[in-house]
Amino acid sequence: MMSNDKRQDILQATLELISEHGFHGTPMSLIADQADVGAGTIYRYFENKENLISELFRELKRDLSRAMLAGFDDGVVFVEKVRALWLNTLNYCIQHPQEMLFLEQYHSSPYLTPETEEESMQMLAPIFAELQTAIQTGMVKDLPLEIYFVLTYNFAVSLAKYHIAGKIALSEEIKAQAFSVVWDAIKA
Amino acid sequence: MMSNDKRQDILQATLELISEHGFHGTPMSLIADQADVGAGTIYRYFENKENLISELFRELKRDLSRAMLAGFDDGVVFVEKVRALWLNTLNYCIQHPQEMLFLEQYHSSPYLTPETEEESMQMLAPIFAELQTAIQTGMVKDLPLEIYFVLTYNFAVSLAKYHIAGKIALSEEIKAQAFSVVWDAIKA
Amino acid sequence: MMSNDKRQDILQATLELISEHGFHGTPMSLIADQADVGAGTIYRYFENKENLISELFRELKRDLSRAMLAGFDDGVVFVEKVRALWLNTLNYCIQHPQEMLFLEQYHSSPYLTPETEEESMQMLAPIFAELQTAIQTGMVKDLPLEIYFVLTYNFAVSLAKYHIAGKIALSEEIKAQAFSVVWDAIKA
Amino acid sequence: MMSNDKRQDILQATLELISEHGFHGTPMSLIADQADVGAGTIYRYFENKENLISELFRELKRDLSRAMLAGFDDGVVFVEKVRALWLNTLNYCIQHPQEMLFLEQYHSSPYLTPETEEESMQMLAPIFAELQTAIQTGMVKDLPLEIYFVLTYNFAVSLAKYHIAGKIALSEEIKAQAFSVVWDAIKA
DNA sequence: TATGAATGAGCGTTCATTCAT
DNA sequence: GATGAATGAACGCTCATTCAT
Repeated sequence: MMSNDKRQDILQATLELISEHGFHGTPMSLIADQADVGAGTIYRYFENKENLISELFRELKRDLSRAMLAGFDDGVVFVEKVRALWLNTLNYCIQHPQEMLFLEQYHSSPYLTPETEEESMQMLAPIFAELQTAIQTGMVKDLPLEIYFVLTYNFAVSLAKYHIAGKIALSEEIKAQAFSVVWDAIKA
Repeated sequence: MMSNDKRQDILQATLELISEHGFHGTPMSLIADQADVGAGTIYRYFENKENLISELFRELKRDLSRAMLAGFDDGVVFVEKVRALWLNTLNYCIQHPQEMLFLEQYHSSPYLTPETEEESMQMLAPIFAELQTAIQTGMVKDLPLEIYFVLTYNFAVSLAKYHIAGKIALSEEIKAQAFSVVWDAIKA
Repeated sequence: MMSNDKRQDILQATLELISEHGFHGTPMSLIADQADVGAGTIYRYFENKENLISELFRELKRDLSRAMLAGFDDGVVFVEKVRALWLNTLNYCIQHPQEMLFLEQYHSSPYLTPETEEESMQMLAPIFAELQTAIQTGMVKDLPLEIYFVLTYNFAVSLAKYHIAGKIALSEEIKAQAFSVVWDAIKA
Repeated sequence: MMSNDKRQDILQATLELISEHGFHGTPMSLIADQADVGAGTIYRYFENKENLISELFRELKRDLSRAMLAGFDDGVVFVEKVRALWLNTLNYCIQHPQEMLFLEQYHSSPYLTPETEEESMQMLAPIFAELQTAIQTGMVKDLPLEIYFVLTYNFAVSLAKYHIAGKIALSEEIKAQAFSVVWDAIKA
């Protein structure tokens, strides 16, 4: 049976190298070295470089989605759900800078296909469902869902980037302030 | 006399190809073809590929900054200034999709140096100055400037992306709605 | 296990081509063809073209030094040692014209660094030691060692060149005569 | 009428650059810069790069030959003629290091054709004629002329190289000693 | 199953040469 | 005559991928 250890080693090495040096600054041979694996071995687990990268994207997107949704279903009032969601996102990015940098790079690259994007959006379906309800009950403004997405996801990611780059220090207090900005933006 | 025609042709070709195929999907030879120029000619105008790309970035960033700031100084009330700024940004992105895609790609690539980023921020200095005043006079929340930047620039760019991808249709009405979201977010 | 076959094939091809066409008349692609090896394979064995060439220089210089010193330590009278040394040098050059042409080309090229030159001189240390003694015992003239070097090494190489070019025929008799010239030059 | 000034400027620039950086480290564009001449202008005076270089070789070889032969015909005893010849050669090389380095480089490169070599030998015909006489009158050994050439020309050049490289200091005394070596070598 | 030596297409770049001005 | 912008063939080199072991 094919162990998943090597597969994971390869994905991990890919993440580390690409988040630092970019897709094209990261040759397969270096990934193999870093994963402590033969160069040919990568091709037993992944079709080619593009496939390896898109697999990694999918895994990370799934991790991120899970982190975002943590505690989302524990029945609470809507604003608290949104707060949890938003802080989950922000904290995941802060705590996983390599993952975030990789995801961002992938997002603004020609690698991203509409299918892959669609797929990653599906994972957040529960959020959109809840949001629809909130719109209908008049709790939040009646806006296209994408606008909500940008206001929460992209805003959190961007803040995390500035934090990691050392340009702003995201204390818990500032995080709370930042969330109140988000809520002011979307509340009805 | 050295005409700037070829230089502009090369920059234009670079923009078109990279916005579609990415930095590394765009060989110099293809740029030369598209610009209708010999391969070696590029090197009379640009030191190397990296320099060509960063030169293009600078030019586009300058164009974008100008577009953003159009009408900014025509003394009006603060909210109108912000509205103009935000709509300028959004409209520039919608009307210049290639430019926007290129800029976004460059931003999340290892090409971007702190110096280049700093330089492009300098062009927006008038905005930040005005913003400081608005914070001090209590018109808007007291937040780190980066947060404002993300809420306006990144938000506009992201909306434009969705628009271009055909996922939302940014009518003037939706644009206005979207701006009211921005304003709700930042107003005191 | 990494066989040395390909490495040797590459060095041999390099020798053949460069001795005939010079460093710059010999593209890496041609070396690869001649060695029956892929173009990229060369770079598994040598860092780059310069390194390949200097590696070849070192190997040939070592071969030459060994050939020169053959029988040098078989205790004989000094004049016989010098004769053996000189004829060894001459015969090596005659029998290895490609090697000699390559070495000569390298010597008068900007490739040669002081370090490499020093290193190749070290291999001939036994000769210089013996020579010092001969000077001190008054067997030969008291001259800078470089003069001895030129009178023997360079003289032999130059004769070999004329021989190979077909301008003089170095019979054993002529060789003997030529050596007597050398000896007359240096003897006290 | 085509002035010779530019032609000389080009040759001079070529000499300076090639003696330092070698044939292939010296692009035509650099020669043009150094000569303060347009790149295309070179081609009004020389067919191509190879032709430029071989023209330079010819000119320098002629200069050297003249220098070598200075005072050769002022009837003196044979040994004095040889001494003058040899010291002329040595001094020319010491005083014209760039010229010497260029000539040496050319000599051991694939540029040198048998015709060019033959031609440069012709300039030294007076020496060979005199030498023939000296051999017949028993003043010097009966050796192939090439051997004489190597013993004088190559020996002088090599000494000059060591001198220029700072490895030996050729005082007038050492020069005299060195010549006595030469004479011992060839005298009958 | 795992390897890594070997491959060669394709890259960025240089530079001898041309030719419109 | 003189120029230098333009050219494109040819270079050195990289790296995703294959395949014999």
